[in-house]
Amino acid sequence: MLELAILGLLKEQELHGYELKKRLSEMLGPFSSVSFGSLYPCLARLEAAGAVKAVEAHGDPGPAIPSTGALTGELAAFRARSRAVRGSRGKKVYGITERGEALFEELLLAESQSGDDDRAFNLKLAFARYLPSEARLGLLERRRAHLVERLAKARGAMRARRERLDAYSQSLLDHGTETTERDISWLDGLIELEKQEAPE
Amino acid sequence: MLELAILGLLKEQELHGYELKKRLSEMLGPFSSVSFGSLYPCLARLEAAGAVKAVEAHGDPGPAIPSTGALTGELAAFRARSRAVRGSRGKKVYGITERGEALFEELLLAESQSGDDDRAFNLKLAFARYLPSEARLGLLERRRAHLVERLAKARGAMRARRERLDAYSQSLLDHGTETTERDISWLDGLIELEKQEAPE
DNA sequence: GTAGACATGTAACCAGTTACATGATTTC
DNA sequence: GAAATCATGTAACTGGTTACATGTCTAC
Repeated sequence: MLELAILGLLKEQELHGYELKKRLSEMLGPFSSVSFGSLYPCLARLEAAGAVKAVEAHGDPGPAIPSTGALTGELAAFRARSRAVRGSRGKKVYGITERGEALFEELLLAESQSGDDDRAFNLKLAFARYLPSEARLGLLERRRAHLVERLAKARGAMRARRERLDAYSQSLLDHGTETTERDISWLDGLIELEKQEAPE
Repeated sequence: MLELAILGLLKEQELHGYELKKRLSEMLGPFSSVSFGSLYPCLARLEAAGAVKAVEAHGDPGPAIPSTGALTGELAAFRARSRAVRGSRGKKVYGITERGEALFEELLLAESQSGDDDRAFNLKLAFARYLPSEARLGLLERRRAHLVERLAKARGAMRARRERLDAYSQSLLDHGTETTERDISWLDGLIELEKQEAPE
């Protein structure tokens, strides 16, 4: 989930963690934001997996490292290495790797098994431009089918126990149903557009 | 979250775990269902906290325990105790306690700090009939304020970077905005009803 | 020189998940 | 007596959260 979002953003542009968080909050938007406590570990995991790597901050190369010779051997080498990929403010700018691109594609295509289907779909749609048209269509249609099923279940529940529900639950159910219906026709619009653009 | 749902259902009627899950799935509805892996531990926690307790299955008392005398002392006592609250199929029927009622109220009134605000609101509204009218109004208005804020942020994001967004992200943002607007006017309806019923 | 934004990270925790193990009861 | 459904539970994991610790750079 978070991984997909990070990779997607890094695909467009190299960024450091702090900036990444700002973009994420803007993008996942008014909905849930991400905390540093999950962002940094996630970046670390991605780096360990070779999906992203720290790069020289290009617009902001930072101060040159004076070779004083005071630090010797391994230690000096370590510090230099660590410093090399840090920008002006100790920033660590990440870029996506080949493996990262592959992972991104995999995540984008994957059926999101667990839980949070809605959020996952929104995120995927936000990166849908990276998909080939047919995969995009598949994404939209799977989502549509899912919502149709949800709607059917909601209607079923309503028929079965409408009279046993209090006014608040009823209103909730009605509003939810209506929202789902609108979601479906929104998707229909997108699907039609998609088909127009890539007919056969 | 789950605790609130469980307590709310047990407030209406004594139930065992399995049945509880069915009701939960029906209620949280087409949206996320709960798995046994979280339900049973949660029930155990609630029981440990004294918020619920296993009760004699009333409609279904199960077979009488013959006192054969074959099992003696502690062991027999333990088995009898354990058996006493199990229905026909090894069911363990739970009822809510005084402490449970108090906890329910507390959870219902609490501001849900972390994450999943939407789901929490839906759940609370489903139990809103247990709240006094003013608390209910508070719930609705806090929710409304939250959505208004979300809307403002979304509009801000849109103004700031509309032209940089691809068609899919734009459509997503537009649709989300529209949905939020509709949510707000739905809430307005509920708020008005609430005020009519309890004027001053 | 210090307040405040920028920047990275760790540790403890939380609420859920899936997969698995177990066993009772009903139905054919 | 086998299969399906009912019923309870544990273990390992997941993907996030908050709170905390640390340090850098800028602007006043």
